[in-house]
Amino acid sequence: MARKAGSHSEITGPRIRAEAQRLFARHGFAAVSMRQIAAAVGVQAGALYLYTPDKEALLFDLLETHMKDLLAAWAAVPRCGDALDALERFVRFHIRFNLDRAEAVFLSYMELRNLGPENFTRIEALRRSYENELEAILKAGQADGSLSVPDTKLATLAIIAMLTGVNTWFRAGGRLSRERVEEIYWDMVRKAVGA
Amino acid sequence: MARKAGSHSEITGPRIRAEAQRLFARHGFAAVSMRQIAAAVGVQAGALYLYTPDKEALLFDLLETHMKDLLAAWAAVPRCGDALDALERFVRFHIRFNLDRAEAVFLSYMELRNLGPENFTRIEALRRSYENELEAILKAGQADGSLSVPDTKLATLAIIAMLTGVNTWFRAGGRLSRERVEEIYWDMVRKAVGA
DNA sequence: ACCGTAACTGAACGAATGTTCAATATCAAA
DNA sequence: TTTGATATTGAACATTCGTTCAGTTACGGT
Repeated sequence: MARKAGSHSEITGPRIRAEAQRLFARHGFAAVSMRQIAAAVGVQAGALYLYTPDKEALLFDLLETHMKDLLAAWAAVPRCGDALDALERFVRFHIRFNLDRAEAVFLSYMELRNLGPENFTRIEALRRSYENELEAILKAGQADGSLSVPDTKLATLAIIAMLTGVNTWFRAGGRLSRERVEEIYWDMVRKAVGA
Repeated sequence: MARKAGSHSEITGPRIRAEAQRLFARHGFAAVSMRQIAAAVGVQAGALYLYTPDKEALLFDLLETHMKDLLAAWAAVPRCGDALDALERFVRFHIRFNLDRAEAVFLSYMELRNLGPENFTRIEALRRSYENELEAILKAGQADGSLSVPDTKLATLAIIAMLTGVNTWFRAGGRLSRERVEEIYWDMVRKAVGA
């Protein structure tokens, strides 16, 4: 057997990335073999190498895509109002975006160490530029007096850690709706850094 | 060659656990081989099986020891004063304890999925009982009116996520001392959940 | 109907994996 | 100094790993 009926790279490529993301998130990068990914797609292991030069590049592609999607989605959020409004938008955006992509978020926080130094640096830069978005809001809020933060950088990291933590416990259909979770976290963030 | 000069199980055992923790934290459980651990200890791979029945049990031992140490250390903290005092003690304790054991903390948050269902449940139970300690403080604070929390369980998880996040960026000898970091985080937590 | 190419197979590569075990050297106690 | 328990080696086991590639089939345009 060789080429399969109805096979197309525009279909197989995305499916490989989707299954890889699912398996990496569930079992960890190092614990998942290329053969497992191939089997989930319904293909032989050798076929994966038509879509990625090697295993690490597959992981890097997933992480980079996620981080760029994150930055693009935040850039698309309309900005108006003062710093407090911007902060509320950021809090709600972060929770919503991350809950919608739990697997990709998990990967981005857990599998960075499986990247080589160069790839690691690239992802780190993307992450830092996302953090800078929040830091800019906190700075603006301090300038106009609407926010009061003991240390801008630490508050940035503290808020992001707190918000990202939602992904570890939230389950759809649970006690609280996403809307309600946004509400509660925004309340805590506002009080934590409000003037 | 067989038994080595000066060899004792009270020395080799702890060294195996120490090297395993270091390597697991640095590269991930699945990415570290028994031979790598053995080499770090200065021993052959087969010797490890005098100290652990298998690789997963070695990981479980590290996680369980860490969680029990955490609970014991918190239990040893003298409790006096009102709920606000207790909350401050918890915040400072958590940051200090976690910074002193960065590798173990990292493992406990990242490698849970490499445990079998039974071992997983055991560690989860320990983690939940730690969360319950903070939750009890928040409840007491609401009862006596010193704290105001939109949702007790969520506030518990949010605070722990925020505090544990310190481990991802803190480096000794950096811009801020541990004492100062405690100060800053306590300020944010107090404002976030204070009445 | 034909052809070039895109998509995939299936087998193979050497290296590495977790784990077992008979053999053996060192230890502590008598 | 002998002895039995303790600690370790080093080779071996069957699997599995990431990756390569010659061969083969299906597709899309002519």
